[in-house]
Amino acid sequence: MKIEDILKSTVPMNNSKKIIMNIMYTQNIIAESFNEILKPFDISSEQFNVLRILRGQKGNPTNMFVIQERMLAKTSNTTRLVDKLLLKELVTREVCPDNRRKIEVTITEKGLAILSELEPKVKMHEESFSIKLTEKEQLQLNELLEKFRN
Amino acid sequence: MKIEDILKSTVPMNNSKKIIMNIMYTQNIIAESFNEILKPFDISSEQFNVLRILRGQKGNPTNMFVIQERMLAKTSNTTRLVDKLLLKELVTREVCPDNRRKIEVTITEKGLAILSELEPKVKMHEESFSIKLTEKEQLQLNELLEKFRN
DNA sequence: CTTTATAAAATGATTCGACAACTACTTTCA
DNA sequence: TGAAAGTAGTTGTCGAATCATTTTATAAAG
Repeated sequence: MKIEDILKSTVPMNNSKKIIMNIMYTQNIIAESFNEILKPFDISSEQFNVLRILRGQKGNPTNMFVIQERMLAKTSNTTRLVDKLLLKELVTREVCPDNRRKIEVTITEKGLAILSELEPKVKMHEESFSIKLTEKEQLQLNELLEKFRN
Repeated sequence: MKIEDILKSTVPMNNSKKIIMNIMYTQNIIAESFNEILKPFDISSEQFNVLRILRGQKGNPTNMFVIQERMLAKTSNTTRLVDKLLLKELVTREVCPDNRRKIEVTITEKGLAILSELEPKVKMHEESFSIKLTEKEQLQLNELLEKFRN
């Protein structure tokens, strides 16, 4: 369905606006279906994102700043996301002995287990979209988005 | 900058994940810069969206359901957005005489004035992104996004 | 008619994003 | 060595999204 029909726009949109709307709307669709996957696991997509980052650190404790800079939403509130994960025992939090301003966050076994269980579902989710494009189109879309943004 | 570098990913991403991340991140960039434009006008992008929809109705009163179905985020809470706009006197709200369950929302002169003032800025914002693409690439990007989504 | 079902919108609770103000700790360097 | 500047993280406030529940109004059924 075309973006103009989805938004039932009463006036025609030019390409510039159409692209913006298409990106905003598509992001919404992706996020919504991803949340459906996460719902049974009782974590939000942002919490999932933090867990994913922690696992990427290969078990090394990770401080808040590093988590922050790897997140999609650069201004999201890492402290409170980690709070939530702590309550669910998916991460641990300790003051860094070398620099007491820093906080070391580590993913727990329980956290890793959730990620493992989610992994195939996440993969399927990602591929359920990209399967509609050929390999070439996938590359093209990535390139166009990067060019558009920069 | 490539999405993998932005997220400082420790593991290489496949195309499927890259597209998802690219869309999520690009949406974020667009939204952030758009908020900068709106900030001096003291309205949020969602409130702006509601005003834009109301103007599209050519001054006809519009009920909540119609606003809802034209919004990007289909599950956003229209009641409370309209509340905020009411406080700023950018819209009026009245019970529909034909069906008292329905609420008729209309944009005010003040609301229209804000939209007029914003219009050129919004246009510039939209074009500041799309200018990086050729006409052909713009069409392509829209097509790929629609194909990806559907 | 009165009960029941459905529809439209409002409300409450929780989570997150954005942003500013604040606290605690470390570094610098006079 | 000790005050100033800088760094890491926390907390408070507000707007919005999400979801469930509730309220009010209309329509349908018996």
